Amino acid sequence: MNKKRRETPARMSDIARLAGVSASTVSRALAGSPLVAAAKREEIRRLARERGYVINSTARNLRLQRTQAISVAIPLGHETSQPLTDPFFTEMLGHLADCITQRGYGMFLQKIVPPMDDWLLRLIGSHKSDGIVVVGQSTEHAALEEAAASYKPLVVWGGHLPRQSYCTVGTDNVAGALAAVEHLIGLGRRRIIFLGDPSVPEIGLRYEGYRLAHKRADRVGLQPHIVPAHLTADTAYEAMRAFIGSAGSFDAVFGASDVIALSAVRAITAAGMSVPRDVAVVGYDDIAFAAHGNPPLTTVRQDLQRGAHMLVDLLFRRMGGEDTPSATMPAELIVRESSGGRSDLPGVNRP
Amino acid sequence: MNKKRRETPARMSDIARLAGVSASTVSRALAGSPLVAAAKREEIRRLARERGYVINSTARNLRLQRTQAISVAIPLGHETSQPLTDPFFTEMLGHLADCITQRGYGMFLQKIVPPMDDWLLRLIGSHKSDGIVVVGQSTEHAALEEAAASYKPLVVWGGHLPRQSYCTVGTDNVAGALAAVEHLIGLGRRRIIFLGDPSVPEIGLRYEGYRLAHKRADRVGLQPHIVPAHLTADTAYEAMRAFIGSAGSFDAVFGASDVIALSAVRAITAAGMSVPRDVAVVGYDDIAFAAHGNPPLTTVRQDLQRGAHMLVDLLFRRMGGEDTPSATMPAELIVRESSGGRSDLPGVNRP
DNA sequence: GCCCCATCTGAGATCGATTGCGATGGCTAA
DNA sequence: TTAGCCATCGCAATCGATCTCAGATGGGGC
Repeated sequence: MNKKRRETPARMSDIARLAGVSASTVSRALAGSPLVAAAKREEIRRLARERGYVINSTARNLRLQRTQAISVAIPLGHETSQPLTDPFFTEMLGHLADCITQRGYGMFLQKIVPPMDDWLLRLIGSHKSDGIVVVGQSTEHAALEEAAASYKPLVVWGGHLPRQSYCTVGTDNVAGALAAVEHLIGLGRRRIIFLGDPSVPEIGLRYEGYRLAHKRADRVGLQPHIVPAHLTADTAYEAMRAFIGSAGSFDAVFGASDVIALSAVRAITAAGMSVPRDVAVVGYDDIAFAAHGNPPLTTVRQDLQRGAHMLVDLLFRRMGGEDTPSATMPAELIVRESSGGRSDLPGVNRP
Repeated sequence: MNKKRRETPARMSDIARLAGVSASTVSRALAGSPLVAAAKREEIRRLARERGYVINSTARNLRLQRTQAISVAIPLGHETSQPLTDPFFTEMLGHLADCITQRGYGMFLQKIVPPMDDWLLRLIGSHKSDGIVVVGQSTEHAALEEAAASYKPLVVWGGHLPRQSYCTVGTDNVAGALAAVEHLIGLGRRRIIFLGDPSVPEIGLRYEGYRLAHKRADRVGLQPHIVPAHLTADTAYEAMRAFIGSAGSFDAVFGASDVIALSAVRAITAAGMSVPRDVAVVGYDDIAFAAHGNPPLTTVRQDLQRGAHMLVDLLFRRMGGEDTPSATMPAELIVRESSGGRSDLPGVNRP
């Protein structure tokens, strides 16, 4: 192997010189254009392959006014800590990477942390990508609304709010939470804590489902109570611990996410109580973790693989000029041991 | 708010016309160059901000011959299935995203699936990024060697092989595996299965540690045995199930990764045996899962956060022209219940 | 009043690939 | 022989920002 490697990366004009043609012809040959004679086309392609020539995608993108890449942005406005380690996000990321790669696009990952002054408009304006997937609304509903007014190829994973103009994909948060809380009520639980921060749209909708369940099962002794908690494991644990310490009485916890619910389980166990005997716990997401926890977590399943597919499908249709509506997927209650319920008849089985 | 938005995105020359100056001046003003008068500079910046102008990064990158982006490539040559959902990868990805974002760079995610004909040289040649992080060597040792010969800004997470010319970061796989297997031997286990595919460099090194432990504890009745298994949960489960079915006798399993080990636990439990009573299981990675499994998994911890930091640090030094050596981090045995060992004295405590 | 220098600004080349349009050459048909 | 046509190919403009170099402007010193 004695290929001579150039120090400076080869350009198309270099290949052209070697082949004794112009850059135009090389460009056409590599693109498989019928405008260049078949024999010459193969000759040029062979030469390019031998020399290890690869088209410079920056130049190509500038000329073609596209990037062949999708931005995936993760706003973390609600988080107090920086690292991107939430299993929900990483699972979603993996699925998105699959879908996007499969379509021959690159995936540009953007973590958005405070301060977040018009990050979205900047991202759009920079022309780094041909479309944007935002994972989670976080605190950015207003920014999304503003951007969506003039930028079409944008899809968002999250809750669907009334009078919202951007395109979302997500599960039916209200129905999912409703099922979860009715499940707890059906098991005889009377004082169910909502653990989470309803100012985040998705969580707000789950809180709505929580209240709806309480309203429907309007009995004496049913006392809704919210304990604010951010989405990270540590802050949720701390919030739960503090609440237990404040001598609040309760017999169930509905965590706004699995990470929150699992943290609650830890805090409850650490306080000497038992899950589900003393306190039943239900989460939301069904991250891979949930099934393997101790005890396995009852939760509301969001099919992230399907969600990622829908997001990417809608995005590409939008990139093609179509104007797609939002999509809501059904949320499914998965009953496991942490709620103490039987797994076959969610929400209906009374002891 | 009645900003008039242009349909076609603003260019620098548009701002220039509005400000009554040339594009050169706008460029300098936005770059904060002292060459342009302070008053005019601020005027131009204000105008640009009002109009929501953002520099087109494709054009800028072409001119500056850089991309302000890092490629993160994940070769999945050893995988039979496509999806990128392995917790090890997603955890690593999250940490890499943190480090890279923090330096003001974008992260370009590349999933590499078979057929993988010179993907690395193509990636390098395309000039999509200023540097490349490859997560896991998979089956691509040769490709990495070839590329590293002429391309410097490349770092690899994985095992450090003898006479290897590319720069790796990873834990001491041999020592880690050695500690894990000596731990099992110390607990009285005599027939320890190695579950994994040693043709992947990292796994090969772990197998080496496995054999070394057997050699050191050279007693009658110690029988090493390898059961090939790929890195996915399903294939590992299947391999373990098949082995159990073939009536092989064993009292311990060393899984080449946590995903493999957890699958082994599932297979063993499904076959009516108990972990750790009948079979002790140890994994490798200490993914977040491991601690919360049932039973919690004894494993060899790799500090991925630190690993990601080192990868990115070395990469940037290489991008700066430095020629950095590989780095090996210590691997730490974390004793939990799946091996039935006590957690304080790893590898020494005999019953 | 003149010249020089410091300070600022703009024209134009450049990064590397794509593509409309015109040019070239060979060949057929009148 | 010449017009006409088709198959190929190259010139040059273009995408949008950056930066060199040269030119413009104005103020101050003599």
